[in-house]
Parts: sequence; C-alpha cells; structure tokens
Amino acid sequence: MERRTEKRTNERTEKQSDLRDQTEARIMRCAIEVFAESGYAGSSLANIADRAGLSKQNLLYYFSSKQALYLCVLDQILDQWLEKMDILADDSQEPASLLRSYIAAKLRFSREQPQASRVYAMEVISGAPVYGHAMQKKILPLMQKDIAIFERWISEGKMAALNPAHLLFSIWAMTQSYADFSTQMGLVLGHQALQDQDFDEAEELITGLVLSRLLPFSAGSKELKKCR
Amino acid sequence: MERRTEKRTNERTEKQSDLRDQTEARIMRCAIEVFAESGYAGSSLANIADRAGLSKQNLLYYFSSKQALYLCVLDQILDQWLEKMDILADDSQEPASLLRSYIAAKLRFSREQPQASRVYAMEVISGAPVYGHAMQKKILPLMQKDIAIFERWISEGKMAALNPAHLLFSIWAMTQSYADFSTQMGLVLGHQALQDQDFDEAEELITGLVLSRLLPFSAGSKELKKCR
DNA sequence: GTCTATAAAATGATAGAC
DNA sequence: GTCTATCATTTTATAGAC
Repeated sequence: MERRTEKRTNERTEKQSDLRDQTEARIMRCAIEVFAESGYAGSSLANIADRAGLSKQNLLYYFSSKQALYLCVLDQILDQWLEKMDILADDSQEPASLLRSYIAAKLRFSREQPQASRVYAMEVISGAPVYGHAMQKKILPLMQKDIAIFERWISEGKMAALNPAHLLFSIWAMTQSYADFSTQMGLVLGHQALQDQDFDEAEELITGLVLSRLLPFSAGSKELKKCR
Repeated sequence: MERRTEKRTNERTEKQSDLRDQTEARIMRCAIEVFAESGYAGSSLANIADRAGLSKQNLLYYFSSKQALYLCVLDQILDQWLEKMDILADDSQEPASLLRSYIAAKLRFSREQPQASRVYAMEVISGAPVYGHAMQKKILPLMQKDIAIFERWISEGKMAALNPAHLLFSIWAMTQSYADFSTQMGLVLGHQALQDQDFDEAEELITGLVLSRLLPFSAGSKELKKCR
C-alpha cells in the first residue's frame, strides 16, 4: 500500500509537472497577446487569466506577481530572438550573403511572432522602465558584436564606410516595423492582415536598399542582381 | 454698476478664455508625456492631472473623459505631423531633393517631438482600437498621394522601379525609430539621450540608403555625393 | 473654475478551506 | 492546484457646494 501510494505519487508528480509546464506556457502565450495590445501598465491579470481559462487567483499561483509574469515573458521573447539573430559572425560567408540572411531572419520573426515583437517594442518605447537592466545585459553585447563585424568589413574594404550602429538601427527599424505597424500597413495595402507576398516584397526592398548602398562595387552589383 | 459688471465680465471672459486655452494646452502637453510612457490603457487621469498641477476632477472639467482627452491629443499630433509631411508633391524640385527634404522633415519630427511620435506608435502597435477610424480618414489619403507620386516618378524613369508602398514603409520606419527606440539607441551609443550628431549621422545614412537605391543613374551618383 | 464628497467598478495581491 | 472570501488601492466619472 505504501509502495503503491509512493508510485502513484511519483507518477502524479510527473504528470502534474507536465501539466504545470503546459499551464505556464498557456498563460505566457495569453500574456503576450494582452501585453502586445495594452502594454505592461495597461494589461490586467484578470484579462490574461480569462483568456488562459483560469481565475485571477489561480494565475497568481503560477506566477507570483504581474511583474514576475511580465519579466518571464520578456525573457522568453528576448532569448528566442537573440538565438535567431546570431548570424553575422560566420566567416565562411560573404557580407552580402550574411546580410541577406540577417534581414530574412528578422523579417521572419516579425511575421511569425508579431505579438512578441510588439511587447518588446512597447517596453522600449515606454523607456524600458521594467526591463531596461536586463536589456543592457542581454542585447547590448550582441549588438556590439555585430557592430564590430561591420567595422571589420569596412576596414577590410568589404563594405562601404557607413556608420555601423546606425546601419543596424535602420535594418532593425525596417524589419521590426512589419510586426509593430502591420495594422497601418494593412490599412494602406487594402487588406487587414499582412500576407506572405507583402513579406516577400518587403524582403526584396529592404535587402535592395541595404546591399545597393553597402556594396557599390562590381561584385556588389552582381550580388544585388542575385537578390532581386 | 451693471455696465461695469458687464464690462468686467467681458474682460474676464476674454482673460478666462485665454486661461482656459492655456490650461487645456498644458493638460495636453502633460497628457502626451504620460500616454507616451504608458499607452492609453496604462495611463491614469490622476497622473496627468498631477503633472498639470490640478485635480483629477478639475481635469475632467476641461476634458469630459479620458478618451476625449486621448482623441484630442492624437488629433493634434496627427495634424501637426500631416502638415509637415506634405512635401513630395512639389513639381519644381527633383525627386532626389524632395526625398532628402522628406527624410529630414521626418527625422526633425522624431527629434523635436519624440513623445508625440511614441503616443502614435503605441496606438498603432495596440491595433489602433481607439483611433483607427480617424487614421483611415486622415493618414490614408496622404499616403496614397505619396505612393502615387512614386509611381509617377517610376513611370517617368526618374527613379528605380521599387514597390512604392514598401519604400514609404521603410522610410517611415527608419526615421520614426529615432523617436520610438531612442532609449535602446542611447544604450548602444553610450549616452542617455540622442544628440544632434546622432541625428545628423542618421540623416546621412538613411538618405544614402534611399538615394543610392532609387537613383542608380549618373545623376543619382552626383546627388548621392552631394548628400554625403 | 475649483473644491469636497462620493459612487461603482476594477486592480493586484493574500489567506485559508478543500 | 483550485476554490471562496477578502483587502487595500486605484480607477473613471458624477453631483453639488462655493
């Protein structure tokens, strides 16, 4: 009897652990939706709990506070994003090819996880009052690494002498906007949600802008043609 | 006595009318600050009233509701913005010159009124639940006008054949980001607030990206050199 | 115009039974 | 883990005295 109880307890513990993970994941998905719509201050636990199908008090069993949930969400978003954007430091590929991959990856993120992008955007626009410290620790190193790569390319004569930080800002802005401002874009393009074709056209235009300026050599023109 | 009272009343009416305008303007300035920090849902009338130096109840004497104040703020922002961005439809100037002016004007707005830019950005990111209808009525016509101008330039052979809508999106994104993401940029650039030099470098880079792609002719190269 | 008073609802969070 | 009950605050907004 004792052994059986113990066995059942172990089984149950595993199953419940799975269930807990599932519930946490569900809550975080719903939290991303709500935070993307209303920002941190404008979102309510009740709204998130409703969407996740549990009570406000029960939500607070899984996440001890609103801020804890928010930080958890931002951590997840950042980690996914940083993982996918570590692209430029591949010495075996040409700058043009790497930049194309970089732009494509960032646009893919805007297309596949627009809400995650919006949560992050709202936090930054608000002045990063909650996540500023973590941003500094997590994002800054990667950005500075990418900037250093641009500087090396310039010194090696592989790209035009542009300000690396501002180039990165512009690439980020253009690609990110396809998540953050998709409402407005949909309005202009005449359909409610952005379609695959819109993202294809965006990638072509952004890649063209960047490469035509960065690679104003004969090789560059060749690369540019390849991209169109 | 009556006449004097009347006169004083008239005087007072004028002065009070001025005062009212001043108070309303002060409230709106403070409201922009707060909405830019926390978005619509995350902002409270108490916070706005505090900054404006009056009571919450008194604020509601000037603006009948939170939403009324918000709409007023967005109207003001949009009108100022639309007025300054009606640039491309000047037949006496070359496309390159007009685009340079367009980019410069948009960047100037990001520098001089970053909070206004952020309020608008947050509304769009949220899906424009409050201001969507007004956006459609106010912004769409201007955007479509500018897109039509790009199309004319293309058909006249004055610029490369790019997707006009997406080109506009990219220009908007790059310039707007210097208001919306200035927190993050300051972090990377190593100083808390963006400086005049940062905006100069941004203008150079953005103009270079756009013009080098749009004007791949001999005249274009000349224009590009002028801009550096 | 500004004040006090107040309503009515929503907020984040805790305690304790089951 | 989920529930009921509860708390202290804060929220938008209104009513009415001065």
